[in-house]
Amino acid sequence: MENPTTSPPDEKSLDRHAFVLKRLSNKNHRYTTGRHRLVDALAGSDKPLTLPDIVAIAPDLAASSVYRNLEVLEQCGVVKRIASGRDHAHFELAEPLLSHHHHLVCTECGAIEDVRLDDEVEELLDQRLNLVAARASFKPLHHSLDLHGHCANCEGLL
Amino acid sequence: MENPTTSPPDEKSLDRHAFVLKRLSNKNHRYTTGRHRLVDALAGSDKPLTLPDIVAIAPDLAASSVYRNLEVLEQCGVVKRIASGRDHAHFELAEPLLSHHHHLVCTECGAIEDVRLDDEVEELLDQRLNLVAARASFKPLHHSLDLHGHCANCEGLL
DNA sequence: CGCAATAATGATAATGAGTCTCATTTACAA
DNA sequence: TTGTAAATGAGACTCATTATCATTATTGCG
Repeated sequence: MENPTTSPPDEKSLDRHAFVLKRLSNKNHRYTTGRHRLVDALAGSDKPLTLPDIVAIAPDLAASSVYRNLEVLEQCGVVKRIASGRDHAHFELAEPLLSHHHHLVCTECGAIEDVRLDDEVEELLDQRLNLVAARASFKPLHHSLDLHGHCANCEGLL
Repeated sequence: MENPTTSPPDEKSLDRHAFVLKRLSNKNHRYTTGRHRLVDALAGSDKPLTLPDIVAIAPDLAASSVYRNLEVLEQCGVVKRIASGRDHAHFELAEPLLSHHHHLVCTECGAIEDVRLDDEVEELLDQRLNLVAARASFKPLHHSLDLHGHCANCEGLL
């Protein structure tokens, strides 16, 4: 597999670029090459990445800058942070850039995989969540649903 | 309100006590007074607690012991850890001791509140999650569903 | 009961993911 | 360009959580 961070830009990556630029500009932030590389790294993976994952993919990015930019991009709604509790947090592109999905989280090795549910289930879920939120005077922004268990690899080793 | 950690034991707390004792004994652990106090502190709250919350409720518990015991109780399936990502993790009693529920998580102040959904929705959810898990050769243990947004207090201040 | 053997405690040191600092570099706007 | 404000990167720093270890408590057994 070719390194996705250096592939020629296709239509999707141009859209992504434009979207991120807009979100950053809204808050007077610049879309620098470092941030572009970070977004590309996240976009080039089919699962959320940790900081070590990211610097492994793009070794010339400074860890401190990556952390700072993940923070900035999170504020702008471009990146979503997934706190594993143990060790490193995972990061992925946020909803408009990645279609709505959930995670299979391995409680043994910490690996995270993406999964999608039927729209029908998602709608029902949102409906009910909005209901309980309203009851608690809570303003809902988004939901996160994770299935915890053992991935195929760890289950085999147990 | 009286301090719930020193209330006379009712039927529920006796059940809880017995359950925790069994879970600990299974792994050759002892149900010491410190652990009892910790379980009582968690049981006495209607929302997940952080370490500072716990030592505020039971000031004579040593922080290092509380952390160690939370770990032990988590291993025994008595306590569940909720990683907020930022600052302190939250802890609550695990499923058999607390009925299945989900969380409203305030993205501003980090406060966590418990909510429950209809059994109907939960069943549908489990059904679909089991399906996608099977497709990924993933062995499901439990799901977690959080609604992120602004709590009434923070929304008022914004 | 009393005596090992083993687990738990708690004060403190160590760890390490993530954040902050600041001097330097880069990007944008006029 | 050129001035101004934001971004960078190396390293210092924070602070929630873990590990250490000498001491104390608990349990099983004779």
